[in-house]
Amino acid sequence: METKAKRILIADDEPDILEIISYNLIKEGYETYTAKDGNEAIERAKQLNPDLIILDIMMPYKTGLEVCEILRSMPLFENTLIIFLTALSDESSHIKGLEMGADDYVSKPISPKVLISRVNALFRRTHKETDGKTLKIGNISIDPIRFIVEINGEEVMLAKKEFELLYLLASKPGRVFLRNEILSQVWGTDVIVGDRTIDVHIRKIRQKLGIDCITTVKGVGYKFDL
Amino acid sequence: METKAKRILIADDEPDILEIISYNLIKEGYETYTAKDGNEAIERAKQLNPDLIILDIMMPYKTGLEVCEILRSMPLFENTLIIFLTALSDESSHIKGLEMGADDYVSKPISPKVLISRVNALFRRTHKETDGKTLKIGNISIDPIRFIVEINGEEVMLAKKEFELLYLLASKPGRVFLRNEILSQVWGTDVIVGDRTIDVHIRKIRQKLGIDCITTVKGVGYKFDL
DNA sequence: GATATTGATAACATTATGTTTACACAAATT
DNA sequence: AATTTGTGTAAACATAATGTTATCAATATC
Repeated sequence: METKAKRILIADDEPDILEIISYNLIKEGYETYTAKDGNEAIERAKQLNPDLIILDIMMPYKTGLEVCEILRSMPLFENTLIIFLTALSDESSHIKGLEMGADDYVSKPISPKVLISRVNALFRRTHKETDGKTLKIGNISIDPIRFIVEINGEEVMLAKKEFELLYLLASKPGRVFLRNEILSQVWGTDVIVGDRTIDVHIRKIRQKLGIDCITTVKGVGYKFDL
Repeated sequence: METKAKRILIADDEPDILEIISYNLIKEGYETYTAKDGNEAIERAKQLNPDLIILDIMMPYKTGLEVCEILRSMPLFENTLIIFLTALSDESSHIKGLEMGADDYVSKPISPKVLISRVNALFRRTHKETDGKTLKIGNISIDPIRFIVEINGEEVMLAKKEFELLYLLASKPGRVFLRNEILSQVWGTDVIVGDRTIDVHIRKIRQKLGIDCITTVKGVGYKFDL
């Protein structure tokens, strides 16, 4: 299911809270790091580039709001998820937090269960692939919503990687995709696979589709063409 | 739980308000869309056919009242819910708004809590009409009012979760639902369940229905298909 | 023709899903 | 209140599908 452990940075000045949160998140399979004040939070965020930052509002040196503002101004953290820990009553900083680009907030006193489910929900939300449109080239249609390729009305099911690969190539018909491009788009930048892997998938696609729509450009890459 | 997310269009010229309202409604499980003036509101309403439209009264190009009047004159929006955002003092436009066919109004400054409870209340009120359409696909009918699935006239009883899951998949036949989507739509965002739970329910549905109408798309999700 | 690159195939590894059982819990029944 | 029944979830394991690698043959390019 999981591709790789998400990294979570937790910033709070109370060691007990850090420990409880950290313990529970680790139990959920996350990787956690901690900071005990605003300055340390910024410093560690830069080092770690975490997927999610949990910020207490009331912290020494810099408040969570200030930390958030600073981080959000850096391109690196533009899309990093941020959750605030707020005192129950404090409605105003809650609104400020959202304006500042927080993704969620959790009221103190903290229930580990609630926090965890919020964290999971956030990751779920961002994972939601905003599927693309149905591609139609000639007599082929590639529909990422139904996950089906149709050739002259005949349905063909491809496996996930095969589909992703075909979808990429077909997204710009005629254009050659370098093997590197294919790797980073379909496999992601942090996955290492051997040279022959792409070929094998290409072969399976050709085989399943039955028609010749992928052209090899030797020494360069592949392109979709009819 | 939820059968499908309601679509809400929010029209206001203040980006901050759009964001806060949107954020809170999303957190409630709604799907939100925004418009920043009267003209855009009409345009997007036509595109989206939302379940509810939240209209600020004071907007550029067309006021909320004008937008409401225009929309209400179209058959498509005869029954669409409309909520006005009004300045607290402005009693007169409030009355006009109700005359014009608004379903509710909320005074500024807006408290997210209040707005959300009004929105929920409105949907509750209209719940039965909007929510429970009987789905009919081929020889299967899925009736959420009687909570019964019929296959060739033969009644099959499903448990609650099973029914909700089937109803979700069947609401968009052919479309693949990611496991994440299924989780948040059927279980809600605040619930943690194990990985195998969805499978187990799918299995029970398949077993009880006896026919093959749910297709697995490995690594992606499930879809309803005959 | 020599070299580099890709195609084909099968073996292998890895994942995702299917299946079953057990158990907690709530609702219904007695 | 006690019992039964049904539902939802977790855990453990089996299975099937997919993804990857290794190997060697085929092919283009120089």
